Amino acid sequence: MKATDDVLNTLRQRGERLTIQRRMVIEALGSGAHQTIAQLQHVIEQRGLTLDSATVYRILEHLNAIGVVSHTDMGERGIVYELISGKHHHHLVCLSCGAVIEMDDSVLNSLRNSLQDEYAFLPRLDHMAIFGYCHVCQQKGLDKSVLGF
Amino acid sequence: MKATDDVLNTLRQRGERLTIQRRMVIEALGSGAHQTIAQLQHVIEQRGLTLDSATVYRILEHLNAIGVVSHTDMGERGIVYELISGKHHHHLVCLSCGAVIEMDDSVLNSLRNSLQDEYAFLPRLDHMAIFGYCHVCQQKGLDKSVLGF
DNA sequence: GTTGGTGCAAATTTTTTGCACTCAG
DNA sequence: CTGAGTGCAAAAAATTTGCACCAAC
Repeated sequence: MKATDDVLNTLRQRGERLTIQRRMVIEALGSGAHQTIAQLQHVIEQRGLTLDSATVYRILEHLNAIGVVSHTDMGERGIVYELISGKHHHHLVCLSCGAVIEMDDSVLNSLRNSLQDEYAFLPRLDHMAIFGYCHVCQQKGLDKSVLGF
Repeated sequence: MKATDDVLNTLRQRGERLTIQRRMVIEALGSGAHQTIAQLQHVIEQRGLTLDSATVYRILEHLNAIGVVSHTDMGERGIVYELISGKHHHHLVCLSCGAVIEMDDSVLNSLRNSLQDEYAFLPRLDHMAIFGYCHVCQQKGLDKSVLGF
């Protein structure tokens, strides 16, 4: 089942209304990875509909609150939203060149375990943006003082 | 050596000017952990000085860019700034009750290694806020659909 | 029908920018 | 001195809110 259908079902289960606006936001979210609010609005306009900003904010806040959408601060790129599907993936953001590298969820398993064991904390790690320096920029050795070389 | 002195030295090494404004922002940062811009301005006013918002933004952006201050989105609490000292510590933020739990840096060591080995990525993990559910809220079992119980 | 959700318009908050001026080095 | 850095004022951007109205169930 597609991630967008998952979300629609979740809303149905919760007895919430499936308005055109919500459907469009969810479809827009499904059309790409980690998009900003502006990008989502753009996608929606291309579909021939225009939603008020307030509506988009309200819908995204709500979807985030019920746990079906992640909300991640990607630094330069701003805050991005993404459907939480079965397969989580995360983002490595290069502070030097801005590159965004996809990271597999499995990398976080040991972190999950540590947090459970040591802090009794249940993380929601659908949410991650990790900042640092990509391979290329490390080699360039740019800004050595920052890199700590 | 104190973290604030570290920062001042870094600026000196870089040949930058130690203005009263920069000194005050750095001192304010040193006066507490993870503070918002508004909180920093408040601290500075209590010290008898008033800085223009634009100045505070510029200083914090600059300190972050050169890697001596971290910039973390703590969700409800907004964006917080903190001096990067020798001992990093991180934040577990409860999505249900808003509690902020300090997390030791050592928990992230295996993550650091994985990112290096698998992605050749050098993370700057002075930056972390991990969202999830604290011990208490897990027990309350609030919002089971979100927790996935 | 009812009421949850939306549009609109306005307010608020947050952040950025241009430019003249000042003060740290 | 001289230019990096600041204050000011204004603009731009981002986000929130109240309320009348509409349409999903």
